[in-house]
Amino acid sequence: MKELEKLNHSIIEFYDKLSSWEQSVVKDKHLSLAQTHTIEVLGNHGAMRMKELASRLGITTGTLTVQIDKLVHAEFIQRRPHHSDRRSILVDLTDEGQKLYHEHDDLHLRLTQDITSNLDENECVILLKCLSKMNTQF
Amino acid sequence: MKELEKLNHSIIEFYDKLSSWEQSVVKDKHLSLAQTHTIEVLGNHGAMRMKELASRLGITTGTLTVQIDKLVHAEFIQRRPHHSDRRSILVDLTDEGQKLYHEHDDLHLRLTQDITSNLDENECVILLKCLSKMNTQF
DNA sequence: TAAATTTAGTTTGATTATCAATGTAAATGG
DNA sequence: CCATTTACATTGATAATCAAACTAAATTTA
Repeated sequence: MKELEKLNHSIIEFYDKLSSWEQSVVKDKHLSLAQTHTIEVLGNHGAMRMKELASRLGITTGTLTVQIDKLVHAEFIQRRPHHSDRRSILVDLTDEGQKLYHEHDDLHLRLTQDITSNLDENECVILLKCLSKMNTQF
Repeated sequence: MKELEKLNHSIIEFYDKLSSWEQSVVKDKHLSLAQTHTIEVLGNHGAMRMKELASRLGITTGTLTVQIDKLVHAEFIQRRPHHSDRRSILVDLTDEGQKLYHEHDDLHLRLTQDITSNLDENECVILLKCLSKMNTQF
């Protein structure tokens, strides 16, 4: 098999396993996968407009509106006016939302620690470099 | 520890971008993301029982039954009896389903080619090794 | 500047996905 | 055998999602 194909299927397998992991982590929490993902994106990128958030999540703004309504009601998210565009709304994490984000991010960190435990120093460095390059190339 | 956090967030970013890519690829096709994923799993792992497939997809067998009904009707999937357990059903791709799988897999391959275009020979080798190790460690 | 157009977000109504619970048939284990 | 478990299907209810229509603000055009 060609090297590129191996790489391709390793990436797909990695993605699938990460996806399953995320699903199992979210289970037994009272938030859905979509809601967790919303909090994750806001935690990673900071406050953003509805339009951009919907685009990042791959859903319509209509769907996002009702989802944000629930997260606002649960006090994990707050709506703030946009500084220069009164049509826009900035969606941001509350302190409670930040806390939730960090809890979730810690789980991710622990997972990363686990799955990279068999990599040596050099491999870790190269892996990070590869991921960075790939992320910019997307 | 700082390095581990960078790695963690690169992985998360990579996952997110792959997720968005998959979503955009599926858009404009008449199959849903979930259906595409089902075909992807079957293409990668071959025929399997409903129970195992549902588990891999992270859904209940009830949900899977109706999804498979549609894919059978669309002639991408066929149900076959299990050789030794008459309660079980083997779900498998039809020739048409295989074709669809390969089309989708080609898109993945092209993406992999694109995002790894800035990696040198050595980085590719190490990356593959890292992914393999991480996949077994999951 | 005034009107027309575009843009951002919300609301609405309908569709689809999903689950938990139940049902059915086959396998397994006293 | 009979009871229990397992695999899948079915059902009824709930939640997620979308497209389309709507409101208000920004931008463009004439």
